[in-house]
Amino acid sequence: MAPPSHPWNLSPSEAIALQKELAARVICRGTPENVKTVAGVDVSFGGEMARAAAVVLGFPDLEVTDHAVVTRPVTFPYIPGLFTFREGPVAVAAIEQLAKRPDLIIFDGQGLAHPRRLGIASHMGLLLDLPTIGCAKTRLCGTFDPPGPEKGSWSPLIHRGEVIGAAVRTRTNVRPVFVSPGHLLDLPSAIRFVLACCRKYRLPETTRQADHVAGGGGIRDPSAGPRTPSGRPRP
DNA sequence: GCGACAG
DNA sequence: ATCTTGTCGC
Repeated sequence: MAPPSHPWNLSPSEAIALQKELAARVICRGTPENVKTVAGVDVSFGGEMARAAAVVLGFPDLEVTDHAVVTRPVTFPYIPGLFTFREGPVAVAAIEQLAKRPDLIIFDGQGLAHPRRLGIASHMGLLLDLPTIGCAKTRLCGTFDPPGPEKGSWSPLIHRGEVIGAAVRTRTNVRPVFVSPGHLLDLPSAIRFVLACCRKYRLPETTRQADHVAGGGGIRDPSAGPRTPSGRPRP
């Protein structure tokens, strides 16, 4: 079936109805074969503008090979459960600017681990018809037992009796991240790819590189010059 | 009704 | 997300 296409200028209630329809088309099974490139996507805000960055890394070497940045006006408020309608439009634009479509994309947010099973990773996977993974810094819904303290250990994230994702320890003795399949792969695969993208930090390199390019810490005026911790010029 | 609530 | 300095710990 053809990848779905739809307008973004919806009201919150219309957006919720759309999520329920699209969720039925998400496929959380299988494992992507021959993955040679993995992309990371992240969006930062400044005033009324949203800036998305898509960065492509080689897999499994994780060397950056391409990136694209797109800035647009914000058109939707932040509402837990609906933030795809805030970050999705500009995120898609950035991904479409890449020279080549990546083999897999990791988003900074949930995938299946969403109240209606359609976090940004699942939604984007459907629209782009690409394998996607949701890797969030915090939980949106579901309950879980703390995973073991060592890097690599994880515990299932459960919601309404279903396993929707996992709390994964990407670094020893560091808060876990929340991984869930977005589209076209299962949970075990999602966990393996996220761990394979982690080096010496809690977040996968894909997300870190995208955050870096998007302007982690907010969109600021370049002509404002560098700022020091004290806000005072460096001696 | 009350608390929770991706970024 | 963004605003924002110093600080406790491995």
